[in-house]
Amino acid sequence: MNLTNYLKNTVPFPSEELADIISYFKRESVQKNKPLVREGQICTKLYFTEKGIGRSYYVTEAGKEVTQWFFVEGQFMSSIESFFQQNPSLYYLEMLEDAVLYSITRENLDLLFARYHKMEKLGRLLSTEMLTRVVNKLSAIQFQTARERHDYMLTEFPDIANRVALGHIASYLGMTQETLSRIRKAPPSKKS
Amino acid sequence: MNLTNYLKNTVPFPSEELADIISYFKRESVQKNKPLVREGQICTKLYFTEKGIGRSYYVTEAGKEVTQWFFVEGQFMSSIESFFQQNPSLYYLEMLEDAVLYSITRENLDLLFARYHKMEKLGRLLSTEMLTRVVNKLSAIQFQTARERHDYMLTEFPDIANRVALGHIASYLGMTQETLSRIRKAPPSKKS
DNA sequence: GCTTTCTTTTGACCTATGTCAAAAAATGTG
DNA sequence: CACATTTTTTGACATAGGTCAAAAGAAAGC
Repeated sequence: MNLTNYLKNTVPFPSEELADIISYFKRESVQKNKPLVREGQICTKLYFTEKGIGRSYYVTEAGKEVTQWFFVEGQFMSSIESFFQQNPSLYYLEMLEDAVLYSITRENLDLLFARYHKMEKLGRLLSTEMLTRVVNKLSAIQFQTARERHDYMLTEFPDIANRVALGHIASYLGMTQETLSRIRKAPPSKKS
Repeated sequence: MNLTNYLKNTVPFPSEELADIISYFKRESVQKNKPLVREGQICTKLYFTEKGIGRSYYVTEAGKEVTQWFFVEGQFMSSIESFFQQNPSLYYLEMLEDAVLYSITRENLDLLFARYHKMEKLGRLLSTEMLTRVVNKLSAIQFQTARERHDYMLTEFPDIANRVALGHIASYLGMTQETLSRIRKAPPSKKS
């Protein structure tokens, strides 16, 4: 999924608007495991993932990494709270594979929001979409067993299981890596 | 906090726009514990809470209620995913106290989004604000102990502890009511 | 193709929190 | 105010999933 098509499919921009908007994005090739944002920094950019898988994560006092979210191709990615509220980020942001991203700064994005009503709409649609995703994950985490959360993840991120280290997925699901390993091993459910 | 002030403080609407926008909202007095939305229904309205506390919750297969979110005075309230995606709601929505709400339908809201660029902006700001709230809760739930989650809640909803039944809060925090009761009882933390 | 490093699996044991049941306290109501 | 209903607390016990340690397997570097 490339950026132009993604934008077009989400909101029907006139082609001059679209061209102007795209011109504010910068293509970036980034290497895997190089942090795009570190904890404590203010996240200044919003990224669109053309190729690669990203994740946001934080590090506990005990020094363990906890994956907060995965971002796959065709999705916008950022340290959300930091980018929108301009607070120091609680999270690191990194790509887990060598990747191609398109980035835009907060200033330029605000400029586009002010310039085009349709851009503002795009922003609204993206936030509500992300919001419903996060709400779904919250439901899964809040009251389901480890096995159910694992099954939930297969629906939200079907192909991620093979592309990402088990430990990253486990912490994303709020369990230890040992537990996830055991779940994968065990019979898929009640059925013998 | 009333609706007019809330809107004004969030986005600087010209006064004619503001008047027009407000005219699409309908004041509703609602009794406590009467569902505004039931599971399976499509949620057609967005509510602004002028007075009262609301919650969204779902019912598990075992018949237990799990509180998803609380909505306090000065906040917009809805079965978010249902309202925005027009899917059948997974949640019930109800007020826990007799309440005064202002409601707007999805159609009228869309009309206002299309009519006023600033309204679209309001929508975007509200979603991102809600998004950061949900992300924060998710972090709290995902990897913290029952006691830490309880402490987190005191910051997000400081006064709710006294206004809402313990069982509702416990399920909101992803624990049983017995556990929450014990936490409240026990010494507040490591300090003797 | 061997060595080093990183990731996943396995095993033994432990603990925070859940479950179930019943008592106590609070709240509502004619 | 007495009775009914709902909410909160307490106790005894069970268990899902955590912790720690080590072995096995994969991947990366030379």
